Amino acid sequence: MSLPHAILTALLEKPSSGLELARRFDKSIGHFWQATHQQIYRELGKLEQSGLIRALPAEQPTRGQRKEYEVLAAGRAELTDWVSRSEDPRPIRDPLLLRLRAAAVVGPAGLVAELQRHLELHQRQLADYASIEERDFSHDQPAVEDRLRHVVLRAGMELESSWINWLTQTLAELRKL
Amino acid sequence: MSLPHAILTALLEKPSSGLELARRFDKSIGHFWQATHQQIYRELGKLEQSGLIRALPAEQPTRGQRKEYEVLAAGRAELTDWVSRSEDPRPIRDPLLLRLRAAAVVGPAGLVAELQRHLELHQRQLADYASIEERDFSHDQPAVEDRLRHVVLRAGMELESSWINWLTQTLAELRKL
DNA sequence: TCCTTTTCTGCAACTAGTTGCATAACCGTG
DNA sequence: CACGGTTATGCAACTAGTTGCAGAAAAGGA
Repeated sequence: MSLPHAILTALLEKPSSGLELARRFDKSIGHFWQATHQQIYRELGKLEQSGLIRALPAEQPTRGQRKEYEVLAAGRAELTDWVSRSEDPRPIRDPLLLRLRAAAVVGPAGLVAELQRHLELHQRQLADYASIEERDFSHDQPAVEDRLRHVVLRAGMELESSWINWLTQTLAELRKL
Repeated sequence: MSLPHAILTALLEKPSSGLELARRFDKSIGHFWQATHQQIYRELGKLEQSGLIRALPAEQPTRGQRKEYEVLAAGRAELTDWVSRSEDPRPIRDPLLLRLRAAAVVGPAGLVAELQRHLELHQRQLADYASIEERDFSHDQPAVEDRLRHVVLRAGMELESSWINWLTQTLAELRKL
């Protein structure tokens, strides 16, 4: 049940149309919650039906015509409530770990190259985050909103670092075999 | 497409019935890939149909009667191949980060308690992993299979540590506000 | 023996997320 | 102005995962 809340957040930051949202998801929110334009359009429909957002009035928009949405009071209330709700962390669900487990049974042939590739991808991701951090969060007196956005980015960097760490150790271990 | 491979792995370690698999998922594989008994039964059906596993012959099993499966040669081949296939890491998708992002817009009221709770859960999880490590992987001369299973566990520990790290920093930051 | 509980398999109906494609409007250029 | 690319919305059909429940068989008493 996170997608609707992601959309509410994005719309509060700035009222937008479906495609605009999809693009913003690709850039910022998408770093930790991805959604296709399809999901977004469907969810916008549901949110409008349940009265949490509304389409900004325009000349009766038809298919193919831009439609902007804004958050209503009920939507903001729902989001505020959600922020402090209790929800357990998602357990790990990672195919790469599964593959290592399988390798314990059928042999680790070909795994080194794949681990090496993952290592490079995670390094690149970390570098991306670092340059975002430099660009957006190197002010002296950040406002509360910016501090919060910053810690979210830090979480991404922390996780990428731990993958890099683990992959480096694991590659060393695998090369010994 | 990971569940069938998880099942093949588990069945290679030991031929089992559906419920037995479900229980083993809860214990070991489930630390990094969860599945309900429902998913497992359906997947067993599909794997049998496509000739990767077969039910061990018994007196024509009916509903409610235990059915054991074993992996066929084709299944082992598929798993071996999968181990070295190229598959990108899953991007992060985490509701807690989303909630912090929302908090930047509607205010962080009530978040500290929730972060505290998550911190405790991650600490507990890390402790669990540590005791599994102590129990299963403290031999002198581990075999290749055990080394591989060990690095998988290390990945879990690495990730939990980074959450603990981040949550500790973030709580300090939030308490300042 | 009969009854209850537990084990085990499975159907049905749901939510979430993905992929491919259709269709309309908008915009620039020859 | 027409036609070709881009912008924008959306339907349909799919896979993956979840939830609730039904029903058969086995096991364990009283």
